[in-house]
Amino acid sequence: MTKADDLTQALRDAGVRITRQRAALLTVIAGADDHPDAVELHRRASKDMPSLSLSTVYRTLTALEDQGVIQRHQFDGTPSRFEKAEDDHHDHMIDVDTGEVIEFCSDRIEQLQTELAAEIGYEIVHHRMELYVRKKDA
Amino acid sequence: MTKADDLTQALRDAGVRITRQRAALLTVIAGADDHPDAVELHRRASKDMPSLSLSTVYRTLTALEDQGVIQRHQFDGTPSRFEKAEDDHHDHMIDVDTGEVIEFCSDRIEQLQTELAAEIGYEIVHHRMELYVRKKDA
DNA sequence: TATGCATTTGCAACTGATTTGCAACTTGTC
DNA sequence: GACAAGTTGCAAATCAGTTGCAAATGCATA
Repeated sequence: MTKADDLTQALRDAGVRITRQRAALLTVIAGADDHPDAVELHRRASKDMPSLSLSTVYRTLTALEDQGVIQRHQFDGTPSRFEKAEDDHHDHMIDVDTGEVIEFCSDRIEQLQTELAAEIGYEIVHHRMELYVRKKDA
Repeated sequence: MTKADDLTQALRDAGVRITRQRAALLTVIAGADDHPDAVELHRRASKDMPSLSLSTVYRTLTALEDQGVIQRHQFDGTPSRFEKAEDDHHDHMIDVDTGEVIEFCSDRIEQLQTELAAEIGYEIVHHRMELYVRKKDA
């Protein structure tokens, strides 16, 4: 069973109709190991589904995001980029010189964030943390 | 000497012309202790400068940002918000229901971030941390 | 305190990303 | 297979911000 099948099943279980266009998009997303934006996903999925419209891509991406199947990343100024939701949450360090992205996660920081919010009566819905870093001189 | 005067002088020193519209905008920014977006700033500054156009606000905000006089924050899904550049660093919690922005700072988290980066041979140039929060049921 | 011209302005039209109204068309169910 | 409800493609709308242009203005200099 492929990754796309997993996603398809998860959606069907959630009562989301699997149309041909959604199936095509799911296949593309499941097979992507980068972070394409809506236009790029449309371009890729169009190979299998030439009539697929960009608005359907947007609508489907929103639906998939609502289902927690994919994640939307909004990096500064650029269009939203998507990736399939991983089980593990992670944040990003961005090497300002090379542009390289390093994933990391700190339970301790997450805990502190939760505490800070709780202190003033809030709970965290989601968060975004980006560290812009530079390689230290050896 | 007011805060606005400080800003005005800093800009003049940097060779930026102080027009009446820029002066009006600077006064508003200097007097704001929240995080208004361009439209809101335009609304406020329009009281003193009814003819002020929104495009001038956008152009001026870009100029002020280039001069390091103000900071632009791009929170998820909302228009850019601005605040005068403070000496002290802080992060933001955004109430997802009201859009309210709460400033906070955690030395402990900053320290952990620095350690995490250092562990893999990096130093932090700058970072961004946003907590999207919701008021807890009392 | 007047002069000149580069900068800045207001307007309107434009952009890029995303959303929406609507009639036609599928999907999943019975 | 038939039907109701969910989805689609298209075009037009929206939203945030940018830009071209001619007229207006700041400010360095005389």
